[in-house]
Amino acid sequence: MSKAITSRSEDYSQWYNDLVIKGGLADYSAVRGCMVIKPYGFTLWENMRDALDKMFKDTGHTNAYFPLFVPKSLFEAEEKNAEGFAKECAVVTHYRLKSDPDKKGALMVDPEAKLEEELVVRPTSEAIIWNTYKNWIQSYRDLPILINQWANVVRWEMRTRLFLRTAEFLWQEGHTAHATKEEAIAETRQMLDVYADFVENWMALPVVKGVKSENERFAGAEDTYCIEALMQDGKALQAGTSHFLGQNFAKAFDVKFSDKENKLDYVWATSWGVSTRLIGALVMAHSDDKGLIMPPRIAPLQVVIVPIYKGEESKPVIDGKAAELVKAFKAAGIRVKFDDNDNNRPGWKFAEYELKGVPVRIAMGARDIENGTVELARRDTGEKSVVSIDGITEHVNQLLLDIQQAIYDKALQFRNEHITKVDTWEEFQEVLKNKTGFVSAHWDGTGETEQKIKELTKATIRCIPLDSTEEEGKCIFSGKPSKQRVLFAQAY
RNA sequence: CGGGAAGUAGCGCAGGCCGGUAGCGCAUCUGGUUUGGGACCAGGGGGUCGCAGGUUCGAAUCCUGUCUUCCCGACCA
Repeated sequence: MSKAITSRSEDYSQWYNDLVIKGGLADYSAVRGCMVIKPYGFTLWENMRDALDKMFKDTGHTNAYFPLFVPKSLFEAEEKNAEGFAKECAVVTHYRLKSDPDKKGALMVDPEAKLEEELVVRPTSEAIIWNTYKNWIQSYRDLPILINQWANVVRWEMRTRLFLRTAEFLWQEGHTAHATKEEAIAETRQMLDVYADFVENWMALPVVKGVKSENERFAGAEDTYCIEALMQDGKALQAGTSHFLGQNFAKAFDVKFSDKENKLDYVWATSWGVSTRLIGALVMAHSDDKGLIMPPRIAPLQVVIVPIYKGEESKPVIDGKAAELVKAFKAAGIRVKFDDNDNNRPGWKFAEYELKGVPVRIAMGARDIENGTVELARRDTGEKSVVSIDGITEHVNQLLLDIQQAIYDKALQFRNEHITKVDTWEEFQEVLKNKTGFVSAHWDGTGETEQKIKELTKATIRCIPLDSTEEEGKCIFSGKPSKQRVLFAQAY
């Protein structure tokens, strides 16, 4: 039991850390707040990235790449955005090191190599991108511009957590330019739908689509749309955002175009992003006390085959049959591994692949060879069955689909059970304290009330759900009239 | 950035008060026996005790600084 993990009930935070580290997704590094994404974790990210990238391209977007560094003067051009990020920016001030005359073998920053203008390491790329778009846009014929970039960004966080909040992280940021407000809003909403589609159908994680309150809005945006997911400890996690930026960046960077009537107007903008934080959401939403549970569609490994040898003579027979299976699975597009490592016995391997969350395990021994069967075990339920080796690829394919659906259904049920409608302040506090999850309540629409509720309960408005219907009511806190319910929760 | 805890072999830990040159379990290597839920026997290897200073004849141990991580808080489009 050298890899025993902390149980959720014992220490939820430690459980999460154990899964990430011992499950082989990531490791700590020598740099404060920065992690190493290990091969298993990076393969997961690649699978997510590839699926998203295809969805972006299917909706007309293309990839490009902009610089890591943003000159300070550009960064500060859109004031609200700059202010919002100012406290967490890494800044490059020098461009050279030299030998330290006082210390042999050591280097020091060369004071003579100070930059004329400091470079901000991008916390997001609106500034450098809009400064570029200015040169690309003259007429309505140049619009829309639909660009996405896959990149790393840096936000100097005080308190970091693997995947959930690190100083450097990987993400994609879409930046689009449009001729009309309506078109930009449609784009914002379209990408929100793309995110919800991806997170629900690929990551098996149900989300609530909504709009952020003013307090929670992206600095520099007119409206911030979001998808919110619920973790097993009852805390919410923002899984993706899509911003309608209005003409704020166009005005800040003077990006104008001539419309069909030959009138000059500022361009309308959007930006949208999801990050490696989604991996944190995946871990916290699905996993159990035995380890990770990967949704089959993005699992780095979908099937692992564990041989169970019995005596010398069984090895070549089992290995031969396993090789056939691997070939068949690969031909069927299934990600498979045959683990014939002889250092570890079957029981050890079972535990190891459960820790890593591989959806389907196949055990194959002499008995199976004799009967023409294999033993299938599914990770999500632990259920085992003995099935015929004939038609195994079809069987496993269907099982992978079933597992994908089952873990989504499980998460959905948990989420739905944890959206609680409340109408009194007492009830509101009680639910947040004991039941946790989303609380659906009336709110008077003011930032002051939101702030007070946050101070008293640590809960924030996660979003104003897009599908909520108008309903007369009274604000849970102030008693003032309200027209619709919003979702509160404690959040990551 | 404030409060608390930790850092000794790849991993988990003991030793520290009371200073004398480092130990246990797992992992690893060799050989053998094994394999349907974390194998067993025998033998072997591996550590500038996070890093840098200081005190001392002598520092894992005492002192100072610093780095990294964890927990709580503040902060977090």
